[in-house]
Amino acid sequence: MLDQKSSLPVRAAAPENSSQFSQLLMDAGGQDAQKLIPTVRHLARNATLFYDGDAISFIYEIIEGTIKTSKILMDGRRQIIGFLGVGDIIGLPFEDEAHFSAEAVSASIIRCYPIAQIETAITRSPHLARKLFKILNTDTTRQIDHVMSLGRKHPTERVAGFLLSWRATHTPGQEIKSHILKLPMSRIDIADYLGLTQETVCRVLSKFKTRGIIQSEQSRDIVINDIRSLEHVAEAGILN
Amino acid sequence: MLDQKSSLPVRAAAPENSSQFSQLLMDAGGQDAQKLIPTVRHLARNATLFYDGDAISFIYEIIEGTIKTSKILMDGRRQIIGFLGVGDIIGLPFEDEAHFSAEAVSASIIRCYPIAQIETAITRSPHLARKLFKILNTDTTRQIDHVMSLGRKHPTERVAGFLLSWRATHTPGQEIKSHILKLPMSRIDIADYLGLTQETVCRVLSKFKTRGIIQSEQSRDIVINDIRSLEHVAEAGILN
DNA sequence: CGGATTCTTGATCACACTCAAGGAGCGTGG
DNA sequence: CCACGCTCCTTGAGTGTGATCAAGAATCCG
Repeated sequence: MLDQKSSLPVRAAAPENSSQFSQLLMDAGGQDAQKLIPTVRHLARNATLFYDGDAISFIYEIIEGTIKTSKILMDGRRQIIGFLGVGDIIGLPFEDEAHFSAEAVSASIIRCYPIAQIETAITRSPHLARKLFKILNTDTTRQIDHVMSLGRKHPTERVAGFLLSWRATHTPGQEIKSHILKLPMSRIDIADYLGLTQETVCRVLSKFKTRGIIQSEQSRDIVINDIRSLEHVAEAGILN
Repeated sequence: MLDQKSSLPVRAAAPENSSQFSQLLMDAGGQDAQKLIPTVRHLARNATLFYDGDAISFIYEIIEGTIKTSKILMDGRRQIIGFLGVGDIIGLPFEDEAHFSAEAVSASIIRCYPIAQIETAITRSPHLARKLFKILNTDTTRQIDHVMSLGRKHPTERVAGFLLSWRATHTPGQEIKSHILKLPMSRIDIADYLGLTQETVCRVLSKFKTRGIIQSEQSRDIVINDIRSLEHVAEAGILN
């Protein structure tokens, strides 16, 4: 129905983040376990999960699809904070206002856990607290890489890094070997994530294509031919 | 001895983050309280607290001074992730490797809490866990603003925003009223934080001076004359 | 098939970077 | 105490690169 077509386990990397989360919550719920049964929401493409500034009442777990988090300035300039995939968590305990919007990049299924109950569950289950800390840690690490990219990297490096990180975190198991990427988001979304314009993203991708580093029939299906080169470009290479 | 010269309480905004942290840890320590007594370190200006990639064994609390966290690329490009002041916490529980370096901007005093003991204290004290989550939340919010700034704002907006945020979070109490800023870091540090060059930072500050928005005798002492204009520039104004 | 959206490529321009030089401030040592 | 040297800051001139503006191609969807 969605992007996934195989029946393989959805996420090869970091399976830790997957549905074990709901299991953890069940365990932590104790006698109030029923209260922790999450609501499930289905989001159509481009549907909004919540807006910047909204009061927060849930923590969300992505079951299917891709969500983008973003923030816009008054004059319309937009920055995408991150793309989140299956198994990722959106929202923080003990936070009462959203600092960004969240929208579906592709049709998505989300589990919604009432935040108040997660907070009390934390006090009962050290294991859950530990889990949440670890989630926040990986989150922080991603943010730092993002800051590094936006502040100090050239467009070619940003795009190369984006392709590689997407491959690493959001690609269904089997396809990792074949170096096939399915990008659910538009060029504009990529540009708004990387602090560039869509034209620049296009030109960089075209350059990669010309050099034979990637190839692509459909604009959102990309095959990495030469992952070494791509890694090299992502690390230091300006690639004229 | 250090930057501060008055005997006033050091931090007016967010006193919550201040030495209450150590109190919390004491409370959570229970019978093992002694173990949680932190080591104290004195760092000279430019001294390194830890390096990117180091194994993490402590969580640090800044008692005096300013710390910068940063990351450098192989070719020497540097991105400063953040400036941390009195009361701020560096380091995360359940993280085992540093993802950035930390150095003293000015002579600093740091309390070092063994991370393993903080982790066990968390399991005993929901209140401590809650506190740490809140710290992580403000941290995340700062990061998001930083990403927004780097990805989508013009140099003038970045510099204006930097001055304002520094004023809001790192300025000793009394001086908030008089709109006096003491910047402990160099222009290069500011540039590396904002994803600019030091020349650009200089030029923007000069422009602000010409317009009468700020004034400054010593390069690191800045007086905000027209905070409204500064806020306006930070929000949307490109200011030719 | 028609219309809208997305993607790509081209031409031009503005702006921040680079390179360069001079000035200001500070610490050290004579 | 001044002189010297170092680092930091500031300003200028010129260049390169990514944004902007614009138009066409491709894709999607009803």
